[in-house]
Amino acid sequence: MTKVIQVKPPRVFSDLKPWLQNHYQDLPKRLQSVAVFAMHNPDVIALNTIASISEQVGVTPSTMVRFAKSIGYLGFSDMQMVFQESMRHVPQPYSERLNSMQRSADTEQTVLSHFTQAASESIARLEHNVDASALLKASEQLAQARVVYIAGQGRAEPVVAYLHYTLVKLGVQSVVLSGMPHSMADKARMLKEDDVLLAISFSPYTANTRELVDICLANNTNVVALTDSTLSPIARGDDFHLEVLEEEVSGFRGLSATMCLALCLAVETGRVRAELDKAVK
Amino acid sequence: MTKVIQVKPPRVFSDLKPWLQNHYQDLPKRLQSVAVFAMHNPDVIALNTIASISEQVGVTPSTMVRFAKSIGYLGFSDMQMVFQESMRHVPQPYSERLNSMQRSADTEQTVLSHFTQAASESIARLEHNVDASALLKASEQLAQARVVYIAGQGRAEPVVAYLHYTLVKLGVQSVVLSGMPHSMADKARMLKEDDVLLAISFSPYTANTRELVDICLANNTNVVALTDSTLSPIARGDDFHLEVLEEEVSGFRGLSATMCLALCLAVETGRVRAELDKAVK
DNA sequence: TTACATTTGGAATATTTATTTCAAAAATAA
DNA sequence: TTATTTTTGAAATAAATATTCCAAATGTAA
Repeated sequence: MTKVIQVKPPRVFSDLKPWLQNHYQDLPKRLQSVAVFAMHNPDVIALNTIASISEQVGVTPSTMVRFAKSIGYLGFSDMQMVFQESMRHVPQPYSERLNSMQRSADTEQTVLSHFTQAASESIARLEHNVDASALLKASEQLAQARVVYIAGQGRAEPVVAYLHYTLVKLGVQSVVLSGMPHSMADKARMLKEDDVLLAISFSPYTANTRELVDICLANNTNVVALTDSTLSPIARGDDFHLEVLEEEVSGFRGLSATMCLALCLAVETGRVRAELDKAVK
Repeated sequence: MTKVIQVKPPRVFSDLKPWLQNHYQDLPKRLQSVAVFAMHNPDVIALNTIASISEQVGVTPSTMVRFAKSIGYLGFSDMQMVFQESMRHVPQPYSERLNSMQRSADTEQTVLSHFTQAASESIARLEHNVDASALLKASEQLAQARVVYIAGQGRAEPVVAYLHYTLVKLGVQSVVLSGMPHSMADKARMLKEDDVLLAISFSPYTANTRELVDICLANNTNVVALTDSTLSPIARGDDFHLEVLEEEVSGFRGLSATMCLALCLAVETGRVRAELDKAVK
């Protein structure tokens, strides 16, 4: 029993965090699990019983007590107080979030808060504006595709990467077109009748993506577009397009709302695909 | 014993508040005291024991139990849960997550709203939790670098792409390491003394990125890490790391908050760089 | 006033919850 | 490999916490 004996355990949560960072590597496996869980879910530690927490972490109650003691606390209850204290006055009861948002508008803001606020607004607008049936139709198109080809450049590239990653994880075959060193015409030729082009493009619209969409539409290949404006050159009457507009902060546009929509689109596609598969059987 | 028997007590705090307003007049004197106290100090009700609370209110423990029962709860503990739920950062208790997801599966609008809500939560938490000085230090590191090398795989790849895109636009020379078909050791060799590695990694942490960080730290190359936990293997005492945690929706984690932080980091880097350039002149 | 109902506090009880103990398992060193 | 230390889980124990019960106090209607 050569425990990591700490004479003076961190009495406030903000001190506990760095303490765990420094000692994490030296902790036994189970104690590491607890540490990770505690840092990710401080509210659970604060509000639940040792039995309920240990079950969520996947360890025994004894381990929870050991964890607390290894830091230097008298026991689990002693440590729990620190977690409870950390959430005493901090949390805004959900309804008051908006108020605090507006209140903070006049006071001086950090750079980060500018961006978080812009992101929140963009997401709120996305939720409000998005056409549910358009989302469903787009998902259906993608779900029916043999292969989904994804294209997008510049600021859209992270979105392409994310959609590719998520779709593949969901078992939807997809290929990133942007990275390939072919001409647009060559790329378009890769798309067969039952494939779908998923094009992402934001202002200023790159000619490449636009060209690709044009060729595909001319070939009667289905196109699903994700863009920042229905007036965008890649959004047309005869395709399926989704719109998301990011709030601008001193010339910079984020991708928070866009990523949210992208995830939603991918998950919906996965769900529709799963339904189709079931129907076939 | 003609108690105010309520068959269906308010299950959420926001419903309890108006309930008490309506029934306040009909309550006995002591129960009124409890009601006033509870509305003014919900956090105390949520976090303390019945003995401690009743002492603060100036009543006996029995009165607390009676109060809870008069509203319709099974007992004090039952009522306490409602108060606890109101101060959780994560809105739903684990067990109810699946239900809510299945419920939402019928209408498309709510699928999106689940994701937007998760995104908003994540961004709110980011704003609240991020260490401003850590952000500044990380930006300074990146600003001083001759070249910023960016690494990250899987879910981190979109973040890599976005940081690369934004940094380049801001005039900060940066190179994406992930795409290169070199060994980690070879990649690490590319980094000179005055370069910085910007590593992005989320659970489950890929061995590659971790290895790269290890080599760089061994070579005394500065590392700035962006991760979902300060306990992640790529976060260490001797580097500069930023933390962002995305809320999960039925197994899917978005990137909304992460993208927000990435943009913020890039912009800050650009700003610091501009200041440095000015100082040189 | 008396008779009755309601409210309240205090103590006994039941229940829940944390802690300790100890033996088995796993890891480490020789 | 074996010996030794460390880590872990399960059960027993201790502590705490909530709840119930009952008698006293307070209020109310005749």
